[in-house]
Amino acid sequence: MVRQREFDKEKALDKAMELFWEKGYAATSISDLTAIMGIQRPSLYATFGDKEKLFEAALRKYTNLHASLIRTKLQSTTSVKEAFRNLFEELIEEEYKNKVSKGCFCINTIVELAPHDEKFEILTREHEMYLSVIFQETLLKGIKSGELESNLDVKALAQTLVVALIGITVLLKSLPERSFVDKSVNLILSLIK
Amino acid sequence: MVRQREFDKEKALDKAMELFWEKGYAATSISDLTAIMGIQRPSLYATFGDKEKLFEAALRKYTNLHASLIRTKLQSTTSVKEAFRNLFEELIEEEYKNKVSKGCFCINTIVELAPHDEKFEILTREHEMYLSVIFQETLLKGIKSGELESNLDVKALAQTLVVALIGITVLLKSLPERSFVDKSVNLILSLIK
DNA sequence: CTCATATTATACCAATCAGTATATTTTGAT
DNA sequence: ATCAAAATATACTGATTGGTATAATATGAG
Repeated sequence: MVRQREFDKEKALDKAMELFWEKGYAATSISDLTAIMGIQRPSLYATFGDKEKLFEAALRKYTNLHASLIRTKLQSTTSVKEAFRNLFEELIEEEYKNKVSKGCFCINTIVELAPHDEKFEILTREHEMYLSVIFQETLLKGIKSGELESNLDVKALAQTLVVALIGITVLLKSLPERSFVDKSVNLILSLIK
Repeated sequence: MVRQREFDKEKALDKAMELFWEKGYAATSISDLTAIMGIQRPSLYATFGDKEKLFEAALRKYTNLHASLIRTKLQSTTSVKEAFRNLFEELIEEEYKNKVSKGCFCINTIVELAPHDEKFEILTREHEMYLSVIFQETLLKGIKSGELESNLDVKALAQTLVVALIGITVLLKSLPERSFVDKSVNLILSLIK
């Protein structure tokens, strides 16, 4: 069966992801999307359904990539403390380097859509919960290796690190002084004992 | 000089604030605004300039009200620890009570507009910095009264509490389990020694 | 080669967007 | 009473929105 698609579906979805990530749902038009995806309007609708379905596909792709990225970063060092420090510091470094700080696509969606659309409320919540599970596993590894104290409340600490990550990510978008975020990261990391 | 305005400018601005707060800048139309403000379209433009100016006026009103509210809450108890606990717990209570959680208008604006508009980057950053100053003053009061340890790093702690407040406020919009936020609030508050 | 099918490109749709022109009405000062 | 100034209500603007109809093109199966 017949004529094949001339564009790469995943590459087009990547482009859509980047744009939704940067501009949000409402501020991104179909014309913006087709321009950056390099496809015609009917191709977008035939391939991805409609604007909301495309957004959902882009967000799902993002959360998968993001979870893998976080997991990889946390496994890159034997020291768990060091791993978390690197995670936060690289996040900060990235945001100050880029011209326009896109932040986290999932967090942006929590703020813009979660309160008005149950589908995105669930999707974004589950991603944050998943991150806290990754954090828990990492902390447990640190306890087993003897690096961390065995009486740590792993669950509470992991959830607090998620809250802190969200707080830092959002605050970075307003470009606060570097020392502001550095100081709070230091204090938060001091909870990992 | 002549015919007087038939509507209350401040009440109309309040209504605009509520709507922008709930739906954000892009998703709120002028028609939505005139409907809820109870005024005609030309009255809106004559009184507030244009959509962006109205948004800015609404946000400025919000940040003023919000700062006063936070200051009042923190002064309501003699115990500083208790005051911060109440602040976080009332925030959580409010968000679970309301049907649609609007979160914090300033945080919503950081996410939606700060990266694309320097005016809002500055305005929102200054509000968050101001909150951290209020927190610092409160912590200093606690040290003076003998409630808190005198060797506390007040600045770092205040900034961390701002980060935590942002993180909690955002996460609440995805309606996580109550225990998730409760656990992290407990751990964060444990930093106030 | 032929035909069914899917993709493409162009052009279009009604609805809504932010913002305004116009004309009417209200008001206080003279 | 008259007139200038400001607020009102209605109706409109051109541009843009999300989404499609149509027709041309490409492709594998028979």
